[in-house]
Amino acid sequence: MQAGFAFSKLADRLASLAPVTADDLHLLADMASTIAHLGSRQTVLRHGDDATQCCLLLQGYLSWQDAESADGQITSIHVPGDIANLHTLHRPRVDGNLIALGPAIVALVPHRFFHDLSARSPAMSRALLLMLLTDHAIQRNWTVNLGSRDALTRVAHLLCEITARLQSVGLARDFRLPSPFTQSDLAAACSISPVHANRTIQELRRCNLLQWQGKTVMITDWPALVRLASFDPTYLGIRPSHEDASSHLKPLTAEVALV
Amino acid sequence: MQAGFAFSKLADRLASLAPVTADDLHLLADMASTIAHLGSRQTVLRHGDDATQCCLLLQGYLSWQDAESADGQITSIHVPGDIANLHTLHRPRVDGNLIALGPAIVALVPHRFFHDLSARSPAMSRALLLMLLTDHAIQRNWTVNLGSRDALTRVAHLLCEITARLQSVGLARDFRLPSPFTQSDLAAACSISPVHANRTIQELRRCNLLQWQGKTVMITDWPALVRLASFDPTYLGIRPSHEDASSHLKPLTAEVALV
DNA sequence: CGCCTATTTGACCTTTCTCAATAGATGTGG
DNA sequence: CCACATCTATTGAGAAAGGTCAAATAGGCG
Repeated sequence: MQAGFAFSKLADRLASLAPVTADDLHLLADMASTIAHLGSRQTVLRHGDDATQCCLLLQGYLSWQDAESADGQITSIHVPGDIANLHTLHRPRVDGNLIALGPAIVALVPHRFFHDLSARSPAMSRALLLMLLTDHAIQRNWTVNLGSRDALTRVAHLLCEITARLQSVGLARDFRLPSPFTQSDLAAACSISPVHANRTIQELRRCNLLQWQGKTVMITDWPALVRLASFDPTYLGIRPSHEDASSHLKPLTAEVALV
Repeated sequence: MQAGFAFSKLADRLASLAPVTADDLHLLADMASTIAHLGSRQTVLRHGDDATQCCLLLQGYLSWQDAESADGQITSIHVPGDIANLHTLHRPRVDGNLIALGPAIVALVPHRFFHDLSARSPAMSRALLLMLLTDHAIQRNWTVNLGSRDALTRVAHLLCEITARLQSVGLARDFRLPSPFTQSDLAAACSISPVHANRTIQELRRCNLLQWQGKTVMITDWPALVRLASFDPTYLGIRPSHEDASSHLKPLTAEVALV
C-alpha cells in the first residue's frame, strides 16, 4: 500500500464534493499518515476516547456502533474515501465505537493536518465541510429509513445507498459489492433481528434482485431494487460528474431518473 | 417582539456552545432579520426550495418532515435558539419540509449575515460549526432511538431530549413544557402509530412520570423518566455551565448523574 | 477432517398496526 | 350563548410484522 494511495483516495473524494484546483489538491501531498491494516471486527476508536487523528478509510468498511444498545446497533457505515470521524476535528470526544466490518485499510492522519489544510485553502475547507454535511444528510436519511420502511424495503434501501456511495468513488461499478459483513451486521444496521434479516435477504433473492454468495453481493436488478426501496440518491450530494472519480456515475443517475 | 430578542436568543445559544467574547457577541448587533409569526402547521421551507435565509427559532417548535414517507415522518425537532436550517448555509437545497408544530415565532436572517459573521470572527464561526455538529449528534441519536428502543422508552427518550434542550436555553426549568403538538405529531417523531402513541402516553401517565393536559406536558418524575429512557444528555454537547443561559442546567446534570 | 462461525428453518410469542367506533375539546357562526 | 362542525383523544378487537428460541445445515479454515 503506497502512501500515495491515501493521497489520491482523498483527493478524488474531495474533488467530487466541491470544485478544487490542482493547487488545492497539491496541498494533500504532504499529508503525513500512518497506514493501518485492520482485522475484521477490530475496534478503531472506543466510546469516550478523545480522537487526535482522522481515520481515512482506504479499503473495506467501517461502522459506528452505539455503545449502549444491547444489540450493538450500527448507526452509520463508511465506505472508502470517507473520513469516518471527521466530526472529531471539532469535537474530539468520541461517541460510540468505530469498528471495522471485515478487513479494512485506513490512513490515520493527525487532526492538525486538516486544521492546517482548512486554514490554507478555503476550497478544501469547504470540501471538508460538505463532507461533514453529507454525513449529516446520510444520518437524516437513516432516520427516515428506520422510521418509515418495513424490513424488506429497509434492507433494500441500505443496499442501494451503499452501492451508490461505492460507485461515487469508483467502486462496485458492475454492481458487485464486497460484503465482508455478516447478515447480523446488516440486521444491526437496519434494526431488525438477524433471523429476520436472513428471511429478508432470501426474499430479495427470490425476487431476483440480488445474489449474496460468500463475501460478495451482486445486485442483479438495480432498477427494480431502486424502485422497491424508493431510493433517491439526491441526499448523498454526489456531484453530477466532472472527471475521473464520478464520471461512471452517469449511468447510475440516468437509471434512477428513469425509474 | 423586539428585534433585540432575536439577538439575545442567538447570543445565549452561541455562547453556550463555545467560548465567545463580548466583542464577538457584539457582531450580532447588526443582524438584520425579519420576524415572522407562524400559525400552527404552517410550512416554512418546502422540499426542493433553495434557502437564502436562516430560520432562527425564537418561540415554539419547528419540525422537519420527510417529503416522501406517507405518514409524514418527523426527522427532527427544533427548540428556541436553534437555527433550523443551519446546513443550508452551505448546501441551500432543502431536503424535506420545515413545519411549525404549533404557533411559533422565527427570525429570518439572510445567509449572507452568517457568512460575514464567520469571516469576521473565528469564535463565532466555531460556535456555528458546533451548532451544526450538535444537530448531527442529535440526528445520530434519533437513529439509535428508533433503532433500539420500544415505543415506551422511545417516547420517554424523546421527551427527555426535548426537556433537556429546552432547559439548556432557559426554558421548562420547572419541567413544564408547552406541547402544542398533537399525539399524532409525537407518533410521527417516534415512528409509531397515533393509536399506539396514545396508549404509550397513558402508560407513562399511569407510572406517574408525567401529566399531559391540554397544551402542557408536566414531567412529574424526571429521574424515573431519565432512567426509563436511559437518557444520557452528553450527546447534546451542552457546556457544563458558565453564565446566564446555562447556569440553571447544573441541577439537571446533577440529577441525571445521580440516576 | 473437525471446529467454529454464519446461515437457514420451524414454531410460537410479542409488539405494534389497522380499522372502526366513541367521547371529548375546540372553535365558529348564528 | 348555543348548536354544529371539526379536530383530537380514547377504546376495543382482530391482524400483521417481526422477535425469540432452538435446532439443523452449510461454509471456511487450520
